[in-house]
Amino acid sequence: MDLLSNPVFGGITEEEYADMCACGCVRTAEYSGGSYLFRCGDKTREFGVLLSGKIHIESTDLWGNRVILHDLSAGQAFSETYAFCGAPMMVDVAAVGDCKVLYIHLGAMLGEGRSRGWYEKMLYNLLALSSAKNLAWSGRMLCITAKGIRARVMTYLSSEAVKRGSRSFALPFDRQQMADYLNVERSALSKELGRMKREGILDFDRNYFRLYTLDG
Amino acid sequence: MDLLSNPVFGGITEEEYADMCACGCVRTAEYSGGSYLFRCGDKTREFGVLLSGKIHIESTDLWGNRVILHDLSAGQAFSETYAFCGAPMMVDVAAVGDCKVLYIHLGAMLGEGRSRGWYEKMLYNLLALSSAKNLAWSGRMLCITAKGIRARVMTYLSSEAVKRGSRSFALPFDRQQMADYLNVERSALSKELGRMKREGILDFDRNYFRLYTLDG
DNA sequence: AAAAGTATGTGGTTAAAACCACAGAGGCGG
DNA sequence: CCGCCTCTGTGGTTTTAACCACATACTTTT
Repeated sequence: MDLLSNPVFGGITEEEYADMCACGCVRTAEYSGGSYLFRCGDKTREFGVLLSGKIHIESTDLWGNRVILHDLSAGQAFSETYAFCGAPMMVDVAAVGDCKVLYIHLGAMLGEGRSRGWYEKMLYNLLALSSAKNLAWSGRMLCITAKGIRARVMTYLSSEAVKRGSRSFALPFDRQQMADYLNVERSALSKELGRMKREGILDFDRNYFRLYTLDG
Repeated sequence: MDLLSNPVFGGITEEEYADMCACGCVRTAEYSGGSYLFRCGDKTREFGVLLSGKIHIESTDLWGNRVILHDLSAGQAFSETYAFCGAPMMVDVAAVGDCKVLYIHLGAMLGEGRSRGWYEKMLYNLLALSSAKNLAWSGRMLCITAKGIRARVMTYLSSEAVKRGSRSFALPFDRQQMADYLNVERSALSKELGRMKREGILDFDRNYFRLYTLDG
């Protein structure tokens, strides 16, 4: 079982791993090339460890622009941040070729309701903190790495739409804050938003936005 | 003790907190305005919770350009990522006014050497994973949010210099990768590096760099 | 309701970076 | 050693976004 040499299982013995399996938090799954392990908007309490094959973490915004964010190979973990934060995924996870995955269910693993010592709770809390930060950063990174103001705006608004499950919503930012978040200049952002409104891509009034996508 | 209402201590009882203190992992410290809690390059195993006052997380590159990254007020935690990763800090932590801080030592808290169940280890490992990712992202974010190619290069090279404790080093990237990391175009990066070399700010050959700073 | 202050949109100008094309340097295999 | 290929630097052009200035709309105060 060389799984235990994976960093995710560092320090865990075979007996412990058996205990772990016994508590029902582990399962495996197989996918064929081209299928999706997770889709943008999905929620999950499981994180995965890729046993074989290759997967892509990709972002496809509402207008269909796709970006490959990560290229994972056997042994690598994914979706742990989402599993921990319980937030809807901002990315797609796609099987590039056939692949096999080990899933670990956080709820079952952590034994929700089991009595715990303070140090465990601390670990849990720190992990929650760290994951939340991670999530926030990865979201912003996604926006900022897009090139061009329009692409950044689209990325940002798409992710907001996913988060809220709606294509119309109020942003928590005024223009200046939004510009800062996207790392662009305020007036340039206003201009681009104006252009996009004229082109019928979206509509807005102050910080209230409505997105018009391909399918309406 | 309203400290226990802080997310960091979520779910922890007063008895447990007392246990925690008893194991010697908790201390408090006070700072006067203008002093530094941590300096860039420091390593620590403690993370802090700000009890009162205000602190800034700031980045000052080797050429003296300072950016305020975060403005923290009472109740907020800081340096937990560095404490967990054991990596040298990429930022300065400065007391804006007088402030009081609670420090928690990770090594003592996690009771290094104490026997643990597998779920704890898993938590630990996940936290390590998450923290490492966090660290990597925050470093890249730091570079990318700098405006202008030169500022990004300086930020990046400064952080590498800190990581390695030297002003000359080989980068793990070729030009294209470096450009991708900094989110700029390759040839534009080459041009800027050329200019910086001509100005005597740095020298390089391929991926080997040497930084010339104010003090030599 | 008038006034002052702040936020937002817009036009024009300037600076910067992306883009394109290519030349030289370095590495590798035949 | 030669040819092939990749990586790197550089010049020139085009596109883009920052920057500046200001008009308008909305908010809040008095």
